[in-house]
Amino acid sequence: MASDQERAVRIVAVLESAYPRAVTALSHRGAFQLLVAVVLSARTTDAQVNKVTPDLFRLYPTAQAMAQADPADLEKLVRHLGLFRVKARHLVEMSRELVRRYGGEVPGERAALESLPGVGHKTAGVVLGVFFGKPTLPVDTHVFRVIHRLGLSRAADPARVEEELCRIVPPESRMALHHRLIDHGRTVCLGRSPRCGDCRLARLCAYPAGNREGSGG
DNA sequence: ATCCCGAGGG
DNA sequence: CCCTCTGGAT
Repeated sequence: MASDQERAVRIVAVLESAYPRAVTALSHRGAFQLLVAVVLSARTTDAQVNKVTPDLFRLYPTAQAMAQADPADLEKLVRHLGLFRVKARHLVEMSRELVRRYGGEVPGERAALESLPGVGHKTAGVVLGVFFGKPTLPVDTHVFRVIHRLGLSRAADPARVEEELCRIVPPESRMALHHRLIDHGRTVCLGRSPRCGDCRLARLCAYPAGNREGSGG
């Protein structure tokens, strides 16, 4: 029988071909701009974020610049993203902290990142993984749901799921997998009515009707 | 209508 | 632990 590791390898491979450009969407910038982009991405899509970042980074390319911004001006730029008021405030406060405590540089340690206004576990994890090469596998609702359906973890605590996944998935695959699981969760492995018929992971999944044991599980 | 690629606050 | 903040996508 296939081990969890072997199953994970198969799943990663299928996801790679299904979502070829998963990680690169946010990775082509410096640490500060990446951090800002990830903060902005809450409750939205990369496409929406990518619409505003050119203007945003032209006006505020660095922490120093953004630290002096009027939050009201930032709000106008991120108007079309959800939570825009909160984000604008967080971005300015975050930048001020960056300047005040880290010389305007983005720290590469989890505790320091998470101490920043607006930066929590998920944001810190992505920055750590994409920019600093300390790959984690942040578990949000999508990742949680997909992983559970795939049967790669049964843990109820997301932190526990993350722990188990990191044991199974090699560091160099984690961030890509993170992003691809999210893409997959949003487009195919939907929460309410998953489109198992369109799912390329159906063969490897414990969830779809075709693979279900029915009784005697 | 529903849900959400989160984090802060009570 | 539960609520709130938000618009956009589905």
